[in-house]
Amino acid sequence: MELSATAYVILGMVSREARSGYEIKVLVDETTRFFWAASYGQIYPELKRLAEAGLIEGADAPRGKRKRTVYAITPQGEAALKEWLRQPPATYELREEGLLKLFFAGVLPREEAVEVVRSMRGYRAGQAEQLRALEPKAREKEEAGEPFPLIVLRGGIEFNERLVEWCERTEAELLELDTPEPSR
Amino acid sequence: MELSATAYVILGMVSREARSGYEIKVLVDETTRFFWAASYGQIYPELKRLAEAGLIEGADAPRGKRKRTVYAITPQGEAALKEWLRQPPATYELREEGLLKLFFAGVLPREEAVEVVRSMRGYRAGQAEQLRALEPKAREKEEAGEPFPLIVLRGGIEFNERLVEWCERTEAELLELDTPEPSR
DNA sequence: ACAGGCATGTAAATAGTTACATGATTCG
DNA sequence: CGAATCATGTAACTATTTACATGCCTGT
Repeated sequence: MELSATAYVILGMVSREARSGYEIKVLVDETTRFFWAASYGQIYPELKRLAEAGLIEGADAPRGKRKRTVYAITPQGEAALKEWLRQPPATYELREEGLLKLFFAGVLPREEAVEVVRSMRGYRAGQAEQLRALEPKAREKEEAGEPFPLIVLRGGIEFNERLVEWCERTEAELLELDTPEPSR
Repeated sequence: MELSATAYVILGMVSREARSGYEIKVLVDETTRFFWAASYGQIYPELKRLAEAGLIEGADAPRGKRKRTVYAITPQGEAALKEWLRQPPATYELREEGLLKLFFAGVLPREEAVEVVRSMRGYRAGQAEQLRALEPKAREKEEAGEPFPLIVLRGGIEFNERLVEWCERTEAELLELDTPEPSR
């Protein structure tokens, strides 16, 4: 049975403790989101499919009077997760509209091309900040014996910081294109 | 009229000279692919839509006896492209299965977690190499007065090289987790 | 003669987002 | 009381990939 990578996100998210669809969504937004997002429109139907396939198991777990279903991984689910983890990763996709605009920025006046890079820089700086705000939680997990979330998060922070740097250099480069060093 | 970012890829690709769908696909694969891909299934239908909307114009341009249609941008198309370029970029997506696997690698024995990072490193090293192979073409364009493709390409090379570095550091870090410095 | 590249296209499937609907509970 | 958060879900839409079909032309 073929599962999508998003199915494995869910499998991974319930592999340590049982969680509700809502909790999975919140967790995804706090952790994997910057390199693998998932929406309710994927999560809830996928939970049903995984339960039908016997890879997870739902159980009623109301909070007070509020209905709630949490899903736990089954032994088959854990086997499937591990098998997937052992396969070499296949998906590597980047969609960066800023780079796309920059690529075509030759049709714009120079000042507007610089503006594209500035937008990218602003976004990446904000992103780095948001990720840094998540560090304390990840550090707690690390102290509890789960080192990977923190490793990945730090990778994300670094990635964004490097991009900010690159944007700064590129901005400078673009400005120099207009006012070349006087060659004496 | 709302256009997808992929529509603008096409608009940009025909903005300097008239090109066929096939040529656009080849060009995309050689240039924007690493941050914005496009398949035939998108390109050909989109060419029709753009032509109907009057943003590009098709013309027969057979090569020998082989039929061929090239599309050129119209003034309205150029206006639409420029307007889009002036909007701040909105799409920033990364889907990296390797990071996803690493995030969940706590359920694997340590050696297999390292393997995930090694796969990522291998992929990124190969990617950097492929992009470096495209540099000569981009440099030609630069010499012809189009500096942006080279700027973007160099960004891509750098991005991949940094990731390779990060993978190396992370591999070392993971190995140390198992054999901690003897604290004396 | 055949392989490989040029060239155009479509159908089907999969993936993913967005927006909406519904209702309970908690906190200020 | 009202806002925010918890909680579950679906419908409609958009995007995108994959695989296939077709056929010409060029070089070996």
